[in-house]
Amino acid sequence: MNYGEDINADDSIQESGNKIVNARLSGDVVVLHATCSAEFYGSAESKVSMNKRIIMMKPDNSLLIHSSEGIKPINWQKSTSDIRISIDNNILEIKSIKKDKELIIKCFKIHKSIHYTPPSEDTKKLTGTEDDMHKAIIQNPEIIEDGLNSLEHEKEISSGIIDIYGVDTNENKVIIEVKRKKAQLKHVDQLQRYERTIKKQYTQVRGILVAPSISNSAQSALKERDLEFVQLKPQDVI
Amino acid sequence: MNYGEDINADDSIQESGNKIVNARLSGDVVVLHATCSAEFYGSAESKVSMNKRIIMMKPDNSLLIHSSEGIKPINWQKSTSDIRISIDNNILEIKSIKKDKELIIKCFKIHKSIHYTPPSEDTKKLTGTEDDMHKAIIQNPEIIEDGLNSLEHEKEISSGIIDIYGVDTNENKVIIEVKRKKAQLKHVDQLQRYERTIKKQYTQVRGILVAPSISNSAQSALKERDLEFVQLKPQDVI
DNA sequence: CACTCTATCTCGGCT
DNA sequence: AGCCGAGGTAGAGTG
Repeated sequence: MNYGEDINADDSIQESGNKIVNARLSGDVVVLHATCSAEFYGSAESKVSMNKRIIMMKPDNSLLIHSSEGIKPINWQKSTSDIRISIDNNILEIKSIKKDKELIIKCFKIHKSIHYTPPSEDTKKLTGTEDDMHKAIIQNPEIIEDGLNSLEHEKEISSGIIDIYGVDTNENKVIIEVKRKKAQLKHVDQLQRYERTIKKQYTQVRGILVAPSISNSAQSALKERDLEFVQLKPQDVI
Repeated sequence: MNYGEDINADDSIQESGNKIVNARLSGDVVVLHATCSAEFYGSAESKVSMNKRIIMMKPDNSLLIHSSEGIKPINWQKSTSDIRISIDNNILEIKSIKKDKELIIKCFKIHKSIHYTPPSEDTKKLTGTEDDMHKAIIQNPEIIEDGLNSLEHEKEISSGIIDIYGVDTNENKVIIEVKRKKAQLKHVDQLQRYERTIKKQYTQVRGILVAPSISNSAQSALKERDLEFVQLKPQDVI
């Protein structure tokens, strides 16, 4: 890798532009420290005025502008068909157009850059997800309740997808909605929506919300709507 | 700004570490191109193995690791009390611990860095949000329906916050839930949750979902639950 | 702190 | 492409 091709503060806008275009043609990740402004036009519109920021262009054409605060980029564009780079009036323009979404960055100065050939693959292992809880319940349904059987995972119905669906010892249909964090009102809504659909076919239906904890208002809503709660912490089953 | 203080490929891990610590002490944004692995321990756990990535450390102590694909960082930590940098066995460790969330990055090589003093402020103007739609409706309620009045914005009730609440010409209480994108099933749930609460006090209650469009299943659910839909596109009112 | 809700959410999965 | 739902969601706002 030739780090000499990176941009330094002495480079003109024209030289900077050439280096960026070359790096992107090589399939490199390009990170710029630039003084830039940006405009976004899409379902919403946004403008940020001239400032020092970090611009990232990835080989999949995703594009990020980071300010000096927070996790979220101040502007971004998901991978799109093309990123166009041009120079007009000594300003370097980076344009990303995807259907009806347009992000335009105007760079007045590129202070420095990093470019590098991305590794072939970057994998991430994540555990402690809701899906891990699903699998634990299906393997050991007694952690919810003794006698649950005929369990189906991710059962699709007209009103959505039931996490776990089965039958209890009293022949009740059982709908289980699992959350890996504290359950909230909207999760009670979700469970009730599934219950409503199943009740069109069966009279004996139970809905159980499974989560490590539940908000007070969600607890009240559960009781009011005749639904149940079972406490289950992800770390206890994984 | 002294760009000579940035890290280059010749720097040892020790030199790299010193430069990073100094930059952060100065309150700079630090961007690293590094060969690193990372582990996260919190409500979930994740591991990513050794690879070339971009690490961003912001002065507010937020921390991002970007792989070469996509908008989302592969790992991150929101601003926390401290980021600790240490060197052990020729490996540079960046640790961010926030309550029960721990992100540990092991850097085997820092290829290059960018550091810069952040601008004092970075403001963003955004239009076309749901709140813009709220304001338009309150200013001109006839875009929903003639005769709406006594409008309240963001009315808090026990089951959440009603976007817009008012009364129609027939003395019905009217609950309006606004979405800036295509309305979906969960939005019908949300509206019905508010309706359920208001119906404890009043018998004549209407619920109206306002959005630029609505999914088929959400449309069915609305009809089934005796709720209404009014089409409104954010770009038509802003 | 707990709770609710929006977001240019992003992302993956499925039909 | 539409639809649904998870996410270490993040971030804002309120009580």
